[in-house]
Amino acid sequence: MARTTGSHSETTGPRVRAVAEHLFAKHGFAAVSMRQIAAEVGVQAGALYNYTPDKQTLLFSLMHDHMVELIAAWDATATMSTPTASVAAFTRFHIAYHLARRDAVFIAYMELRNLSPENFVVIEGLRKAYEQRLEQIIRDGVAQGVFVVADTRIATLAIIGMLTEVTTWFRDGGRLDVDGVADLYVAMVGRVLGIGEDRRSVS
Amino acid sequence: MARTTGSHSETTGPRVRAVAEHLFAKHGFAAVSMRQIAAEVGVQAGALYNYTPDKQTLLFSLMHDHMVELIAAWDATATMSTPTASVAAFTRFHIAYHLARRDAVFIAYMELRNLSPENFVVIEGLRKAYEQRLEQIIRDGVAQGVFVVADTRIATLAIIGMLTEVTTWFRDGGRLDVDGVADLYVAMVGRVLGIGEDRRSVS
DNA sequence: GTTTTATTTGAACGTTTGTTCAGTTATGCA
DNA sequence: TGCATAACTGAACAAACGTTCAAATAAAAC
Repeated sequence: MARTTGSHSETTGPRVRAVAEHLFAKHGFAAVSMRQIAAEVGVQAGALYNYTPDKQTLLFSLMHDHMVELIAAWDATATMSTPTASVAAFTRFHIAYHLARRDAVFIAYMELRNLSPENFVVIEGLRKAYEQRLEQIIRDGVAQGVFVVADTRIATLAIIGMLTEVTTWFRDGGRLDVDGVADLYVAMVGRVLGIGEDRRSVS
Repeated sequence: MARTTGSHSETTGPRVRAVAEHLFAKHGFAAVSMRQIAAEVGVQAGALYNYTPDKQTLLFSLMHDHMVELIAAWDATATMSTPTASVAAFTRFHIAYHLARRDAVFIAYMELRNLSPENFVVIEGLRKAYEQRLEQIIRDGVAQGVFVVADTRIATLAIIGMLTEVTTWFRDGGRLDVDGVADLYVAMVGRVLGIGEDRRSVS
């Protein structure tokens, strides 16, 4: 027995990536073997090497594509607008996107240490590029006097941290749905940025 | 050759734990072998089994002890005080403790998936116990009317997320020292909790 | 309908894995 | 000083690891 009926690279390829993404997120890159991935796809381990040169490259490819798609999705969403509206849109986008693509997000945050140095640099650059989208909004808001923050960079990181943390506890069917959660976070982010604050009180 | 000169369980035991903590944090539980730990300790792999029944228990033990010590350290720090002072103290404590024990913190957040189900329940319970320390402070503040939050539980999680995120970027010798960072976060946490907010404006 | 090519199998490779244990040696106690 | 025991070695175990490749077979091209 060799080639199986109905075999196509267009179906097997994406399946390999989807299965790897799921298993890496669930058990961690190092804890998942190529044979486990192959078994879940319904194929022998050797067949995986038609779709990736090696395991490490498979991980990098998943992380890379996720980060690129994340940035592209935000850039497609972002519109010229006021800083207040932009930061609310970013908040809603970040929460919705990160909840919808939890496995990929988890991997991109957790498996950085399993990347080779040159691959790490690439992913780290993409992450910075994404953060800078938010940082620029905050900088604009401060420049226009609608945001009041002590340290733009730290505020950016704090907000990213606060938003990303949602992925660790949110469950579908819980007390709040995605929109409900996003509403609460829009309000909290607004407070961190001092929106509507009486500026005489912080002088 | 067998027993080495100067060998003591009181020295080797802690060294095994310290080395394991460091390597697990750096490369991940699954990516670190018992032989790597042993080599770093300066001992053969078999000797590790005088100090742990198996690798999985070593991981659990590290996580468990860390969580217990974290909670004990906060309970020793916390004093009867106003909610505003308490939440500031919690913020400073959390940042300082998490930065001082980065490796242990990293493991406790990242290696949950490598725990057996019964071990997972234990660690998860300890994490909840820690979070509830903050949640209770916020609840008290809301009850006393000094905090204004839309959702106490979500505010708790958002603040924990925002504080813990510091460990991912903070570097000694950077632009800000630990106290400087903590000052900024005390202010941001205060804003999230609506401290000093004009309550007529949110009615 | 035949040939070419893409896809997969299945076995094999050299390493490395967690763990066990009989044997060896330093240490602490009498 | 001698004896018991705690601490460790070094070799061994079966199992699993990532990866390679000739052979086999389905699909696509002609």
